[in-house]
Amino acid sequence: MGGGQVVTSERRSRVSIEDVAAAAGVSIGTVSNVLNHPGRVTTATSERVHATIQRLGYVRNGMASQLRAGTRTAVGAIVLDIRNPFFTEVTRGIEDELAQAGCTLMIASSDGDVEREHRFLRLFEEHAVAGIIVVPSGPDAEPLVALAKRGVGVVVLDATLPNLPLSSVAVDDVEGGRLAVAHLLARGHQRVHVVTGSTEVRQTRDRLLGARHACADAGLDSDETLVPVHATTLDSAGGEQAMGAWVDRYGQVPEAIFAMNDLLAIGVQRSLRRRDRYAPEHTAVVGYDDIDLAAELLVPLTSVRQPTLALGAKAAELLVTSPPDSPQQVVFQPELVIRASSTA
Amino acid sequence: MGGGQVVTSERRSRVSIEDVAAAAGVSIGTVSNVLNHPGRVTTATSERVHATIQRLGYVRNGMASQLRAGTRTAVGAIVLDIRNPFFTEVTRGIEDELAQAGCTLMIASSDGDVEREHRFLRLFEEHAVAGIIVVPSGPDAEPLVALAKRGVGVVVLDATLPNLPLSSVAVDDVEGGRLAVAHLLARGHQRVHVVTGSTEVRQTRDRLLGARHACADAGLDSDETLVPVHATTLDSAGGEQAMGAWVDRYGQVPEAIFAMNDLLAIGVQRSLRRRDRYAPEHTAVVGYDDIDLAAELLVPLTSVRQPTLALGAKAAELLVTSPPDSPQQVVFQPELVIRASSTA
DNA sequence: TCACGGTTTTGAAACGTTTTAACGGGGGCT
DNA sequence: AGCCCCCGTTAAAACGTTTCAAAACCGTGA
Repeated sequence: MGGGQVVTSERRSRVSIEDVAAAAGVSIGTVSNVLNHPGRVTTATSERVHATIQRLGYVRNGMASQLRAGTRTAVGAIVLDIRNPFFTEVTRGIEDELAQAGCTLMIASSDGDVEREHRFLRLFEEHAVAGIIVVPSGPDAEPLVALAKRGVGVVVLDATLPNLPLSSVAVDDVEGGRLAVAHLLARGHQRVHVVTGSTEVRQTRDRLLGARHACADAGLDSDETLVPVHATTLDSAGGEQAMGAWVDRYGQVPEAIFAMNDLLAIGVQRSLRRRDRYAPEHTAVVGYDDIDLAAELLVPLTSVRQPTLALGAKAAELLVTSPPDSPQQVVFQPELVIRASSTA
Repeated sequence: MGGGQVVTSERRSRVSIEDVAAAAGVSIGTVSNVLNHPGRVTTATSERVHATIQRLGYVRNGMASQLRAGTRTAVGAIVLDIRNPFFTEVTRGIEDELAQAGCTLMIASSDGDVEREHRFLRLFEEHAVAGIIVVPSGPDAEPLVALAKRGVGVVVLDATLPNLPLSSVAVDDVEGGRLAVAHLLARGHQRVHVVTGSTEVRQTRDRLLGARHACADAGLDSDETLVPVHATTLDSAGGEQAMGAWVDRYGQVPEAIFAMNDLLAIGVQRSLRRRDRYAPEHTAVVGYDDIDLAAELLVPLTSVRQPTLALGAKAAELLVTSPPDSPQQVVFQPELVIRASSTA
C-alpha cells in the first residue's frame, strides 16, 4: 500500500466503504462496525481502519446509510419569512433544542405561499427527514395530516389546529390582538387601522378577532372601529406600500395603527415619514413580535412580545418526544411592551 | 378501488414503488418510467399508475432515488449568523438564483464557530448535496479544498482565497474598511475605536487593513489612531457588552467608533444610551452591511453597504455553472451610506 | 488433544430506487 | 407469408450502506 494515496486523484466516484475495506485488508462489514459499533471491534483493526479512512479521505454516503438503517437525523422547518427576525429567532430556539437530540435543522421559507409550502413539504418528505416543523401558510391542514399519517413527524408552529391529530405550539394570538387594540382604545383612539397580510393566514384572523374583542370590551362597534388596510407582503416594503397607498388615496393619516408584525409597522412608519406625515403624537403605531430592534427605532415601537425561543424549543421538543398518536397542543401567552410609538 | 384508501392507515413502513407496481398491475420499472420518463410509457398505463399513486399516497423515497441515480438537487449554505439580516438577505439571493436551476437550499448557521462549521460541512457532504456555499469562520481553507477534491461543489462566500482552487464571491472589505475610516477621519476625528469580532475572521482583518490604509492616506500613524475593542459575539448583544465594558473601564466615551457590522453598531449605540452617554454629536458611529433598518434607527446609522442579493445570486450561479477545475473569483465593491450617526 | 464459550470477523441479504439490456407483439414492407 | 424494426414493458443489476447469521479464531479447562 504505502504511497498509494496519490492514485486517489481519481476525480470521479467518491471513495466508498468498499475501497476502505480493500485498502485496510478487512471486510466491508468490519469497516461498518468500526464506524457504527466501535465496541465490537479490536482496537488494532479499529486503528488500522481509521488510518485508512483518513488516508483515503473517505466520507460515509449518508443516502445509502439512511436508506439501509432508516435513521433519520435531519429536521426540516418551513417558516413564513426567513427575513423576519421573529422567525429566525424561533429557528434558533428550534436548533438549540434539536442539537441536544443530535438532530440538525434545514430551513426553508415559504413566503406565505401555499404552493411553495407544498413544494418544501414534498422535498423534505422525499429527503426522509425525521420530522417537519411548519408554520402553515393557509388554512388547509389536510396535507399535513396526510403527511403525519405517512409516518413523518409533524409539528405545527405558530398555529393551533384544535380538532386535528397534530401537535402544535402557538402563542395566543387572540389575546395578542386584544392587548394591542385595548391599549390603543384605552389611550382614547376612536378608530384603529389594522395593517394585515392575507386574511387566509390564521395569525391574522385571530389577531383581528382579538381586536374585535377589545372593541366589544370597550363598548364599541368593531365594524366601525376597525379599518383593514391590506398589504401584499409581510415585510417592511409591504407595510410601506400599503400605508402609503392608503394615505395617498384618502389624503389623511390614521390616528391609530395596528400592524400584524413589526416589519409591517416599520414600513408604516417609513411611508409616513417619507411623506412628512409622521407625527408620533398624532399617530399611534403598535406592532407585533417585539423584534430585537423595536426599542431602538427612530420612534421606538410599541409591540406585542412573543416568547420566540421558548416557542421554537417547545416545537422541537414535541417533535422529538411526543408520540405521533397522542398529539399535544401548547399555547404561550403574549405580552404588550409599551414604547413611544403609541404614547408620544 | 373506491374507498380503499382507508386501509392506508397502516402506520408502519411507507408505501414503496413496489406496492404501487403491484396495485397497478405493472412492473416496478414501469412505475419508475412513469415518474422519470413519461415519454416512454403509454398514456393509458401512465394514467392507471398515477391513479394508483394517488390512491396509495405514494411518495418517492429521495434517499434511494439519489443513491441510485446520483441526482443531487439540494444545496447547503453555511453562514456566520442566521440572525444577521445581512446573511438572510444573501440567502435570499442564493435561493432565488438556485430556484431557476431547480435546486433547493438548506441553511445552517455556524455562529462563527469553526467546530460547528466543520460539523455542518460533514453533514451536508454526507447528505450528498450538489454543492455547498460557505462563509468560512476561520482562515484554514484546507477542509474546503479537500471537500472540493472529493467532488463536492464548493463556493466560498464573502471571502477571497486567491491562491486556492475554489470559486469565491466577495465584497472588497479592504475598500469597505477604508471608506468607513476615511469618512471618520475626514470629519476631523483623531482616534477611531474599532469594534471587532474574532480577528481570525478574514472580513475583520481586511476591514482593519482598509482602516489602516485610510490612516496612511491621511498621514496618520494607524497604530495610534486605531484602537481595537473586542466583542465576543457578532450580534447586538456582543456590541453592547464590548462597548459597555470599555466605557465602564475607561470612564469615557470614544469620539469615533467603527463597528464590524450593523448589529454590533446597534449594540454600541444601545450600551451608550443605557448609560446616558450617547450624544451623536460627540460620538460618531459607523457600521457595516447597511441592513434594511439602518436608516430608521433612533440615530440613523452610517454604514458600508454591500450588494447582498447580487452576492448571493452570483455565488449560486458560480456553484451551478462554473466547472470545478477553473475556479472563478468575483469581487464586488462596497459603498458608504452616510447618515446621522456620523454627522450629527 | 479436543471440545467449548466467547469474541472478531466475514459474507450475503436487504433498503427503495434507476437503469439497461432483453423481451414480446404489432405493423409496414418486401 | 415472412421479415424486420419499433415501441412498450419487464427482469435483473447496480447504488453504498447496515445488519444478521454464520464462520473463524483464540485461549481454557478437561
